[in-house]
Amino acid sequence: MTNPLILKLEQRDSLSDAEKRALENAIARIRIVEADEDIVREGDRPNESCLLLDGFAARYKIVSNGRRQISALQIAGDFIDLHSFLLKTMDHGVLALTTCRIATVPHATLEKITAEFPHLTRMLWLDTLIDGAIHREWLTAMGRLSVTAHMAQLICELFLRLKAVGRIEGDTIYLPITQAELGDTLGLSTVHVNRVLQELRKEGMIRFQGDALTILDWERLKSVGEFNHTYLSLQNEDR
Amino acid sequence: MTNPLILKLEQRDSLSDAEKRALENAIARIRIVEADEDIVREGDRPNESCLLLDGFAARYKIVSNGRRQISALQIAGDFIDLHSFLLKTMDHGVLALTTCRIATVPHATLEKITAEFPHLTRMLWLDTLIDGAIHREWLTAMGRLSVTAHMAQLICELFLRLKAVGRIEGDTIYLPITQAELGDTLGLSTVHVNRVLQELRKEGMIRFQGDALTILDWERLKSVGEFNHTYLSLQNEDR
DNA sequence: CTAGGAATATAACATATGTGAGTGCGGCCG
DNA sequence: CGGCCGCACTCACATATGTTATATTCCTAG
Repeated sequence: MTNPLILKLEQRDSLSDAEKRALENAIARIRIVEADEDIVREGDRPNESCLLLDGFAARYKIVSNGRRQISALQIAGDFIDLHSFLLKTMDHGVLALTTCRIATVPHATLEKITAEFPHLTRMLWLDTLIDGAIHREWLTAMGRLSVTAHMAQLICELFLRLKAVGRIEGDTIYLPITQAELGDTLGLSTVHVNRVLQELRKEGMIRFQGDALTILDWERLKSVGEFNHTYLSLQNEDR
Repeated sequence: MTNPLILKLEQRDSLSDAEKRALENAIARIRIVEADEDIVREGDRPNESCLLLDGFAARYKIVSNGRRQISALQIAGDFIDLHSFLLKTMDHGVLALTTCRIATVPHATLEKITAEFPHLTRMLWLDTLIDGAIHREWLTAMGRLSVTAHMAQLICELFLRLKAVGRIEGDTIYLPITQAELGDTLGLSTVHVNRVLQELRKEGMIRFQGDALTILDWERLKSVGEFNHTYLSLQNEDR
């Protein structure tokens, strides 16, 4: 199966064969990380970056009273800690939410790519810029949207991102995330997460049983969540 | 006076003379934008990026009920919308909080830099990665810290960032931002911003009169805000 | 097939934060 | 110089959200 990163990048701009080969060849090894284990820890200074091939992971920080905030949800095709290539020290940890299959890319290889493949470099840079755009969207939702809207928006986002890497089945996505984890993502208590999910269900927007989340009313969900997909940069353009 | 971007980047890694010249030559023109005017608007597709030479600006989004969220505060040396080089469409607006002096860099020039100056490219990429790291820190503070801690952290961050571009006077920074704008930054009402500032003042951590914010007790402020400067990447390293 | 643990669901109550209204101060414009 | 306007500040009150506790359902290990 094709590398989900390539799948994802090619929706933003086309890649030459040489660029695709360079990406494939950049992979040094494949790691498996079990659910609930750390993929990278805050404070680490990795010399390789992790590309998530399969599974779900979360970037997170722990604050002093032990509470946790998830700042990103990572899916197949996400370059989980590409930023450690230049930031050097991890400012957060990354946790496997499910069993994760990971390709590692040495920073030395990434450096070579920046020297030899300017366009591919821009595409990798773009990938991290989209991370930033998602962060801004989350900040806005967290600060100024109702909790219901925030949840709706998150669901819309995950649906489109999973779709972009071919991980949907009709209107259903497989979302192996607990309500406690959703709470850490939205900055809420689990009790409140539960209340909000009930509401979206009662209103007929979603079905969410076990790990299967089905979108029942996309238009409504989009409108409740004030969702505008621009920030995901899913347009094909010369970059 | 030297370009504050160069000043800032050189704290992270040294730049060659050729790289500095390339950056200086990249500037196409200087613009002045008055306070309360937009520098770029959401939805714009700029063909140049804006480097803030002087003044304060804010990235923001407006949501449906008219409320506003500020997702970044920009100071001298910040490449306000460098991301538009690759994202193409602005997912947010940028507002001048004070009169701003701005250098514009055409995207075509940036593209040339990525082709000819791999290391400089990495440094510009790094600058956007730090933006992302700041976003993650804000998300964590917003989701899981007390409002007081969040405010304290923001003040610590601004102090260090302003220091990095030589914009402090002893323990004082010039911070021309209203309580309403602080509210839009922290996701709070102005009333609550006021309450929190009172508290930090009463506890003797800061003085904030007019636009002058003085740090009276850095250690305490740092500890209350759970501030760890790692995410600002102020270390000099090979990148 | 059962027992135990994890995750969801629900309730009663506490509290942080928002809302709306109003005061007072200072700076700027006419 | 005087009046106005924006901003800081305060209060009383409403409400969204957290907390603690318990019941219920669902998985999975054995």
